[in-house]
Amino acid sequence: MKPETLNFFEKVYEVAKLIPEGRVTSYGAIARYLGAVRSARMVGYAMNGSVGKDVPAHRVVNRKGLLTGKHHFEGTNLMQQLLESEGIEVIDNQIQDFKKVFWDPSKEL
DNA sequence: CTCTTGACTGAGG
DNA sequence: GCCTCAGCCAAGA
Repeated sequence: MKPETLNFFEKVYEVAKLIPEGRVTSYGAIARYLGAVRSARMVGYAMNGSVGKDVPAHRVVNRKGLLTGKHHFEGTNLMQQLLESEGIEVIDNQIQDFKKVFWDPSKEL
């Protein structure tokens, strides 16, 4: 595929798929890694097509560690269930010990 | 081409 | 530390 094919969306998917299990990251972190700090919203927007792309969107939350995107999942607690399955403690849409499980691609990668 | 919307973030009170 | 306002960027109508 040509470079142009690697759109913002595609890059987001690639990074998202690199998120280690039991870890989470923020839209801003991914955006910054892609060199688009001001496009954090686009990251989430891109996740709309994450379904069917093998992208663990449930590991991507906003900077507060809040599951803001859970409404885009099927159930109301599916996202939380997935995270807890990976050893991430989530209470009321809020990731516990967010700083500990936070994974910054621009630093870890 | 213009306007609206959005899974965000940072700054200010 | 919480709430509110404004900015930025891309896609869809």
